[in-house]
Amino acid sequence: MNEYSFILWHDPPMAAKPQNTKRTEAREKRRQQLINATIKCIARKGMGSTTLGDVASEAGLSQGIVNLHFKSKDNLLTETLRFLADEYKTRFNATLEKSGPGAAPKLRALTELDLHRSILDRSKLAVWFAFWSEVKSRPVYQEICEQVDEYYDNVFLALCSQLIVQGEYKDVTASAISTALNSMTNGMWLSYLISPKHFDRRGAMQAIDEYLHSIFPKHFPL
Amino acid sequence: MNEYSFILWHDPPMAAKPQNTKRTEAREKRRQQLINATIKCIARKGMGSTTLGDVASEAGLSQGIVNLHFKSKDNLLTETLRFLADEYKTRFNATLEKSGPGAAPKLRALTELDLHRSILDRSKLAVWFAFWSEVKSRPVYQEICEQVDEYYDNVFLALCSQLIVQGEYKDVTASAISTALNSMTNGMWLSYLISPKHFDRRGAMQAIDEYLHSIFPKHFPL
Amino acid sequence: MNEYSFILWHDPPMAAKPQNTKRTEAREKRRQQLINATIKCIARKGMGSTTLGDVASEAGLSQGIVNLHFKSKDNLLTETLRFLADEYKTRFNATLEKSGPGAAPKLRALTELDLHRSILDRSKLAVWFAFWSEVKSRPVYQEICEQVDEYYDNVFLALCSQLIVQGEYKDVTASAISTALNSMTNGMWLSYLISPKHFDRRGAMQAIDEYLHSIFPKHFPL
Amino acid sequence: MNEYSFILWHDPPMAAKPQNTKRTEAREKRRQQLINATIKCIARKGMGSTTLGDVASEAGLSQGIVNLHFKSKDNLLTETLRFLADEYKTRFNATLEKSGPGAAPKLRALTELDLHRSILDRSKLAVWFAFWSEVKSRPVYQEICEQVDEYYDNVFLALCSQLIVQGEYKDVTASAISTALNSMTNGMWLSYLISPKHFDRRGAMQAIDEYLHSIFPKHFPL
DNA sequence: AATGAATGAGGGTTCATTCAT
DNA sequence: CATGAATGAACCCTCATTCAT
Repeated sequence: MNEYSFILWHDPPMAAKPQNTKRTEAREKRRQQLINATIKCIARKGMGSTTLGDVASEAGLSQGIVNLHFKSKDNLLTETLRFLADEYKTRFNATLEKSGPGAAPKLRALTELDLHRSILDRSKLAVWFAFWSEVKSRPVYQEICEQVDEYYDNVFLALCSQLIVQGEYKDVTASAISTALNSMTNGMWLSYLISPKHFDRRGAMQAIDEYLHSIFPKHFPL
Repeated sequence: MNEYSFILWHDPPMAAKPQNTKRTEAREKRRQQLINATIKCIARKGMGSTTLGDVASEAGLSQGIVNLHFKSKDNLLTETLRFLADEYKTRFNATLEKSGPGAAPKLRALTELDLHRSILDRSKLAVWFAFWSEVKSRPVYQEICEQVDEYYDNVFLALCSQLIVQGEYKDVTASAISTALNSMTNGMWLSYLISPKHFDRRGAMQAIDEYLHSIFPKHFPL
Repeated sequence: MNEYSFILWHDPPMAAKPQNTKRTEAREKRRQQLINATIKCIARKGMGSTTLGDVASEAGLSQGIVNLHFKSKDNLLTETLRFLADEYKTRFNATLEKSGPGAAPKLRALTELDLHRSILDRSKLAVWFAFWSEVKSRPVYQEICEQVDEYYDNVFLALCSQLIVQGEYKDVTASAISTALNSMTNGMWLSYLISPKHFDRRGAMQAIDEYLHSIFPKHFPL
Repeated sequence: MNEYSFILWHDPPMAAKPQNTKRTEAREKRRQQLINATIKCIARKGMGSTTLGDVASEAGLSQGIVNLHFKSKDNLLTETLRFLADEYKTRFNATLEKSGPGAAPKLRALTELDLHRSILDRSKLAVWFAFWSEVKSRPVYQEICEQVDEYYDNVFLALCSQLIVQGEYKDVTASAISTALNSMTNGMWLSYLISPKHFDRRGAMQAIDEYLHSIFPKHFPL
């Protein structure tokens, strides 16, 4: 918990957890195993070409296993997206808490996170893009993605606002900057996905740093 | 043709064109009709759920029509991507030629293009994202997408370089800026795709303008 | 058409038939071919064990053929029942028209029909019983079966009423007699289905004749 | 035991009963519980759509339970049919014993039994019809059903013969009458199954009474 | 004895593709 | 060129059955 945690999602209080912890744990492990397999498959073959058979054999299990644990393919995909969103959210929050103190280091740490090897991972990006591409046709996907985006924006907005006040910056607006930063990192994901060879992680970070410097010169000196 | 056309693709010289122009025209019209139908279908249902039957009936034609004109579904998709790429390239070049004179107005016109209603179209974006998501699993897609990206980057790089020289800007690098700009617009597409309601076209343009101003204050005064 | 045709179903006037008669005919032929195959399969393997694969190969066609012509297995079954009902209705009406004149010969001809080899056919009976057994769980089946039953009852009721008036019979009621006759023939189908070896068609007919004689002695002398 | 018990089945002498009566009783209770669940399920969903899962959850037990107690689904179904047959046989014999004295009251009591609420029960009828429909494809079912039928016929034959002798009836044959009676009640089951709303239990009983009166006027006066 | 996770064969269904018309 | 009936492979999913707990 930190000074920005007021923005954090408040997950609904867990319903009374099922008792048989061992069984429940095993179930959860299987589900995670299958979600991981799903991610790998989508990354390797594309979403449309990923079959439940692929997922099952990637997980080293049998045909019917997915339907046993997720009821349907649709549900598996939704849960996979939900996992990705949660995972990102967790990393994001952890970074937010650990970095600092102060808005500037936090801002930089968060942008840096988006270019971190664990995020800038071509397999996961492929999966994200697959879900994004179906946001228009699947309301559930949209809802999940929108939530992540909104949360991201809100945190960035708060951080930028703070910097503007502190630095008495003129001619800049917090919303424009957070939009710019959010877009920039997202766009870099695309660049990396499309041409990983050509992509330059350091160059990307530099672009962001230059931008931050040009906007908030007092907080981000060269 | 203009001063930057040296960067343009040089399409391979056409193979000897088929003579019967009427026939060829009719064929071409059908193909285009089917590609348009494909785009609509992917936007509406997602790539994985788009069937040749959907495409055919969207086009008001019969079952077998796609295989007749495109041989296979794979080929249809590839051609659809190629069409999108060409279309974008054409708009891009037209904008590049018409705007100006001078690098600054060109730069701004190009970024503006990416937020133009005809580009920032949710249906088309959905299709683009669908293809991007399969870039990793389909080399053909990658090649096409990479080419567009590379071309875009090169033009921006040239324009930025020119501005830096002209304005004698310090502490900025052309490549970082063009990376930033490219990423920013791409990222905005994602924002728009995910939450069109929440997206603010004017705010986005403002973010870009503020960025351009902060980097190239002489060329982009407030 | 005859004096009882007022009871007959009046099928709704056909909607304007599709023009391409050849195509339509071919389609209709295929559908019939598949329905026949369905009946054979249900008779041979039971309804629950009949797969679309069975039906297709019984018809000498390919896997997907049933879904092509009937959309779903459910629909195939419903249409099969509808066919059986229509077929029975047609035979029933033809017998009603051809026999006579007079109510007594008609009555006998109709009961005889129910014991005719073409009706008392174990395969078809098995299918009928299969549908009957699902009447409770499938409203569509019930509706179709009920309609046949009701029509049958009405005709028998009319015929019996006429005989009672003509013969001035006392102590009998038309509805009880038609119920009895209808039940008797239906029950005989069951006997035949269960033990075809033990079943005696002539004995069955004799049982009916004795019944008719005992009720309507003037019309059905020994 | 009564004067007709010579016709009764003679069940094969029990194999040495398992000793641990408590265990055996518990087992038997479970089996019965599952058979009851099976009947409910078949009645509700049809035989083809009844799964072992349905049966288990109807019985409030776990997945694997049926295979534990019945080895296989096939076996469960066969045992269910056997139960129904035994149940009917028991009721039949009880009625036969309790009614009377004399053939006429017995005859009437037995026909009345077939229209009794406990027999004329739509759920059970649905199950019976389901088994009957598979008699042709499953020899075991046939054997069981045939045995019931045969037994029924034999008793009725004996009763009718006795009445004919007693009443010195002419122009009637015992076999024809018992066939007629058996068929009639069976047929009424069908009527009831198909259109329970339209079915008139009293009318049905009246039809039988009129028939008995017309055949055996001395024994069944109005 | 009872559970329920796991299996895997097989079902209904979809759909890219072919081809006679 | 265009159609749409037909194919058959492959998909998702169900479910009887097994088995470790």
